[in-house]
Amino acid sequence: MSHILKDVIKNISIDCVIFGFENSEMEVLLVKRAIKPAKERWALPGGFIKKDELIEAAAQRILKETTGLDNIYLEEFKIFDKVDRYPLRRVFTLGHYALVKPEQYVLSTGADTSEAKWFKLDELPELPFDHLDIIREAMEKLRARIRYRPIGFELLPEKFTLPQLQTLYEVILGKKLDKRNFRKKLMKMNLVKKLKEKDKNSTRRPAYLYRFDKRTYEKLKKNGFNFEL
Amino acid sequence: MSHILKDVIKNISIDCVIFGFENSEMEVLLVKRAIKPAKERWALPGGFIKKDELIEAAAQRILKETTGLDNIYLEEFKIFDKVDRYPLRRVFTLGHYALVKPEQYVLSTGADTSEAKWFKLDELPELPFDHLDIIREAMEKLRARIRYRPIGFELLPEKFTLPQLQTLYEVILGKKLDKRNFRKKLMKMNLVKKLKEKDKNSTRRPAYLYRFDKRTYEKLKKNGFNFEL
DNA sequence: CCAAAAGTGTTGCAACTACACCCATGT
DNA sequence: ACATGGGTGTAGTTGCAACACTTTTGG
Repeated sequence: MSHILKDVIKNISIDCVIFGFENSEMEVLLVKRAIKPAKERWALPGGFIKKDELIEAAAQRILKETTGLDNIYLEEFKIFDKVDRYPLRRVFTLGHYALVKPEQYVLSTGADTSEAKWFKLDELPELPFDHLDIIREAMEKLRARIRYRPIGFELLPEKFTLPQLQTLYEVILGKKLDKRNFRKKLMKMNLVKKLKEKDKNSTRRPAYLYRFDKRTYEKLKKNGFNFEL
Repeated sequence: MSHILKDVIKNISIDCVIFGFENSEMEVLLVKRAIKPAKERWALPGGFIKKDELIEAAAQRILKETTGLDNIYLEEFKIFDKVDRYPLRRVFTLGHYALVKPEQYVLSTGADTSEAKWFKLDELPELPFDHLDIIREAMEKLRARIRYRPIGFELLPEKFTLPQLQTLYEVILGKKLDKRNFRKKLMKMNLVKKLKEKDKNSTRRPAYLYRFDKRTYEKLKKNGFNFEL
């Protein structure tokens, strides 16, 4: 949020829910606000749209300015319209979400933020405004989306194991999946390629590493599939 | 759109795409604008949100004020953000759509409109702003939605024949469906109940009349189903 | 009796679910 | 050697797609 409110539209803001996945847990990226209102509190990265800016561009700019994350694909998922959600005046906010690999980005801050940090989903601090609602709804959307679009590319390291991928699905869907059926379905769509290497870090029997097949991934992302589980 | 711009938020508007289904064709409800810009031209029913009004309430109010349609369930489907879509200033618009039975409503007009009229989808007049885009995208959403939520209740008369219902699906999906498979699937979900009466109006062999099972309908609407065809 | 649309079943194939044991490794 | 999580196959069931003929009515 630029603290110069000239040249922005004051009644519409953007908020970003950035999901990461680390140590089998979902994380969300928050920033410590350096400006009023809710100064010094942890909140979602957000800000206002410039008068001649498209929403998509604004979202990217704001995310970069507040957290340092650059060129992330953000998906708009809902407009939040509670009359008193923002204390100073009526502000609608466009909820966006994205998926990233936390270890792949260096966080930084801008004029409006003093810190950016990953929080585990179940260890969130108290959030101002309706930011908790926004996170909850983003999670809902993610859950719905995972059924018909592939995700994982954005959340897992380049090389990953099938147990890792399955855990990701289980965390997002909030339920256990059958190992064999999960693999069968996955294999049928040629989404992943098995590598010769095995995972060194494991403490027990090492799992084979896999890599997403970029072609198939992009195709499925466009056309969708049916991944009921 | 109230022509008094006090007490409304000037940067966000609402536009409504109201679909009807008559004589095996999809129709859209348009209004003739009585105010600038685009005065005297046919356009989507639309207007601005009041400062202390929720989006949903505003959409209903605006639709009523401009067309007379009251208490219609409107679904928000997309925000349109092109920088120059509105000539006077930057205005985002929230696209909404709804399904109604044309014969069930009496159209009227308000301060901002001089006429309201149904147009066949393939006989639309030239539309101002990005209203044609909005209609196209609404149709897209409708097509996507029909796969996992029941529709028909809102578009067909209380008693209808299965050929009618199938035609509705074919028009929305833009393709022919297999009669037997369509019926089989429909029957499996207990969505419709067969009546003893037959359709009198037909010129050839009369079809049985059916009625939606309201309970099942509401349940399926909430929980969704899978109606790939 | 003819034209036109309504109505009705079956079969093969593909996909989904449920389920239990052996294997590779580190300690 | 054992504990831990990784890896693999089958059988029964269900859902889906493809497909053609008979029935009812109005003219």
